[in-house]
Amino acid sequence: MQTRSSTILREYNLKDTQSRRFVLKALMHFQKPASHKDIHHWIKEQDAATNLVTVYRTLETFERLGIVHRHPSSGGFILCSMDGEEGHHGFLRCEECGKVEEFCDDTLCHQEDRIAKKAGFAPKNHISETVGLCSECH
Amino acid sequence: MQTRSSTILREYNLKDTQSRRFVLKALMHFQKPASHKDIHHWIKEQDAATNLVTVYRTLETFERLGIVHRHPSSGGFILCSMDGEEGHHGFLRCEECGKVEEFCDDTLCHQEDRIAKKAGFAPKNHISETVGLCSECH
DNA sequence: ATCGTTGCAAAACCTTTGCACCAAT
DNA sequence: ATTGGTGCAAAGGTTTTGCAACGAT
Repeated sequence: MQTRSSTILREYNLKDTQSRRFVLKALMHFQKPASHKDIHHWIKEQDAATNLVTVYRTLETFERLGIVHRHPSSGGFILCSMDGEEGHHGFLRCEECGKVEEFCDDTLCHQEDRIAKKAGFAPKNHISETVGLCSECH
Repeated sequence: MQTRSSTILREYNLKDTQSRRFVLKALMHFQKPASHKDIHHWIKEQDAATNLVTVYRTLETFERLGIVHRHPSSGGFILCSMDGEEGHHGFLRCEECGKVEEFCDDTLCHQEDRIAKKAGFAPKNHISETVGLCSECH
């Protein structure tokens, strides 16, 4: 059987191991920034065993390959939904329920480039976060 | 004598102690996100002595009162320049020399609000960071 | 004199590293 | 069979806590 996790691992030429599949499953499950501990704990709950150290190393690998992003303000990890895309990576976070959505917007990207250049910067990439209340919380 | 640091401390009804004045001076000196360690180290260099633990507690107090902000992606502290202001807080960071500039831009703010609303969010405030190379580093 | 602030030492916590073993290809 | 991944134990760092002494008001 070919799980979604396995597919992702193949795409990135990573060995398809149980630990890595579980880390990916955990990230799919949370759908919002999750810490090493969150992920490790969730895997335990699935009656699987993966060492915390392995979680660290796995996330390090995933981050380097761009499979996951670190959410700047919380430090947690999320599955990168818009893979491969350069440019602007934006997050919407609900301060009530903690939900985080990722978005991409070209206009925003260009505007930020414009601002950067005005200040003499050669921009490489952008991250932004908007905090507010999601549709379910207001 | 009334230093700028003392004035800030009075404003917030905090006791005007040497440690707190030094933490504020350090933040004014760095003008970019500084860690607990950075600040502690700088104070030592001024031939003053303030325990690292005190730096932790001082910054905790300052953050709670909104005197300082944590810079999302680095975790460092900066003196909050636009205090009280809602809206967009933007940072430009040079990945070569680490310099960080703060900026404000209405267009960007509105654009982000628009995106948030489209996703059903009621936006409250924004933080963004653009990483690149500053004028001196390219 | 009072109450909040600080330093010290230690505890608690988080993250990284080295090495031997194991698993995926 | 080979190469890379994992677990374990330990080291290294960072942050928090308790308590006694000190300092600002």
